[in-house]
Amino acid sequence: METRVRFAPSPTGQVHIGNIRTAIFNWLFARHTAGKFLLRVEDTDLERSTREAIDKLLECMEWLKLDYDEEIVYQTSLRASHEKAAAKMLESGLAYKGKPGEDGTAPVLFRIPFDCENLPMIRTVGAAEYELHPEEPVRVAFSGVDYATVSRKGKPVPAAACLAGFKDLKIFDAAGGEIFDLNFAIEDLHKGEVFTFKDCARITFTRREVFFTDLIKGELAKPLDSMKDLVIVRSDGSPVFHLANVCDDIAQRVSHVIRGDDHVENTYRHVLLYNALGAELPEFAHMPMIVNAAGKPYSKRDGDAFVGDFRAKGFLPQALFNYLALLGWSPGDDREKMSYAEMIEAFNLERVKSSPARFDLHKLTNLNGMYISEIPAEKFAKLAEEFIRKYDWADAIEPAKLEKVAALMQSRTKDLAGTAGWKYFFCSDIEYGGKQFRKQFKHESNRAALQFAARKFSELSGLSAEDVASIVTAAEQASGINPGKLFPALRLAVTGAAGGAELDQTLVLIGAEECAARIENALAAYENNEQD
RNA sequence: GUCCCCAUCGUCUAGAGGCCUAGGACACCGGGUUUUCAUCCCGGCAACAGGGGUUCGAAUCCCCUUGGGGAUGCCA
Repeated sequence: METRVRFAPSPTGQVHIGNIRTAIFNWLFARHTAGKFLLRVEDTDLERSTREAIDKLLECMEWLKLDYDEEIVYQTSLRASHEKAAAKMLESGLAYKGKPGEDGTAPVLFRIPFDCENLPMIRTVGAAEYELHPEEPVRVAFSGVDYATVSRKGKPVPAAACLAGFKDLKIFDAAGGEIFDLNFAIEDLHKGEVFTFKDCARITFTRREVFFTDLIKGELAKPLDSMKDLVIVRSDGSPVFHLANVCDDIAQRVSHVIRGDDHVENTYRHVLLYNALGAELPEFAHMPMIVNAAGKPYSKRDGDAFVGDFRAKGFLPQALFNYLALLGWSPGDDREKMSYAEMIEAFNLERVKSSPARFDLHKLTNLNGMYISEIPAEKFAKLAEEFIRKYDWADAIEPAKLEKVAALMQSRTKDLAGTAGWKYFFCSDIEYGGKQFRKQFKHESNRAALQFAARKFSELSGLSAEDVASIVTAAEQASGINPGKLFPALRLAVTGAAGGAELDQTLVLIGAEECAARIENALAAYENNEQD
């Protein structure tokens, strides 16, 4: 059977790396299995969903080369089918109307079926019992059981769960006398009767649980007595996420639901919904969450977790894709830098980890540097130019020179935002100062050597790497400086930076006349600072 | 509180009972190349959360504890 997976984001803001990583895993799985990767925009939250967010989402996916199959499905357009499903469930008794609110409208609740014994996703665990708090009443109704257990400190701990969680329920008083037996009250309960008991000491029941096998986490189970019937249609008539999501997955014939860990709890209820809707269960795979550098879930404060931000900071889509794919998954060998084709070939859900992964900017940056280093030179120059166009000194760039600068800087560029530091190649307004500057300029011999070099530069019209070497050597000898010691000072004088590319080539690109002028400026700046 | 899930170097991970003296990558530290900077090369530091079992043998299986996360919405 063809695998069909979907990415189902809600367009309520920026695209988060956690979201896009879900898309990446779905996409890799679809491509690996030669199946379909569907995009469903869950835009039912009308107040928060915006066209702008949808566009941004599409842009991110395109940037990362996450191509989808078939038409985009907008969930709002499917609302009628959700309503129909709810109506049908209501009619067949699988759902019921909840308690009306003040305005008289009532939500529709999906009822976890009481007679679920033979359902494939339900199994009996065994006898269970709770000590009850004597002061709190027990309430048994069609919609569920309300009770209160006793905390360690003797206080009541209120609890409520669906009726299906309490098969063979019996309630006992302090003397041990049985005061209620559910098996004799089912019919009354169906008629709407509600039983309330005081002075209860203990309940016993047969525990049953929902279970399913997760492709990543293995078998997962949850007792029914810890679950409640869930609202599937709000009082205002709008279907909730759970219903819409399951209906659409059925309608789109989704074979594998691959989503974040935070949906595990939902899945226990969703498998029951699938059953109620008469549909086959898909496979489920819950992938671990991505947490921030502090190990905490991303919050609004971690503003740097949006895909768009990484793009703006000069990360390459291949690098971000590759890095994100490696968060929670590995090919099983030592490969890390992998092409899309390699990842598709190697990807499988069995190798996805089940523990959360921390986002490490260092590693992403390193990976990005590797990708940058292998871009063809002309293409790199173009990419760099796109970035520089955004800076306020964009007017200063000369295409031919930029190409040379790019070639010189490519091997040491880890992200394209680093092009901001290329300004000194094009603009002469260097800011002098800082610890390094003072350290280098405080030696009179250094200043003398620089003065010497400035004069030599000014005498030249063209400049070659050899010229630079001979000027440096001559200046060092003239001032009695050890070979190589002038380089840091000279670099600071001409570029204002402590680091950079090979100095001779850097100076050649800047030009002899400009070098001479900048050295003079640097020396003047130092003198001025000294007088202050 | 209750329920569900998770746990290997600082980080991402390899590890399916003996191939583990626990491997790789990033980060960090040191060295080499470079008359300067970076790339690059070589080396180093560094982990099975704790405690019980099971077994001839446990990072791997079971239990408990601890720690972390999620759920507990008429959000998605």
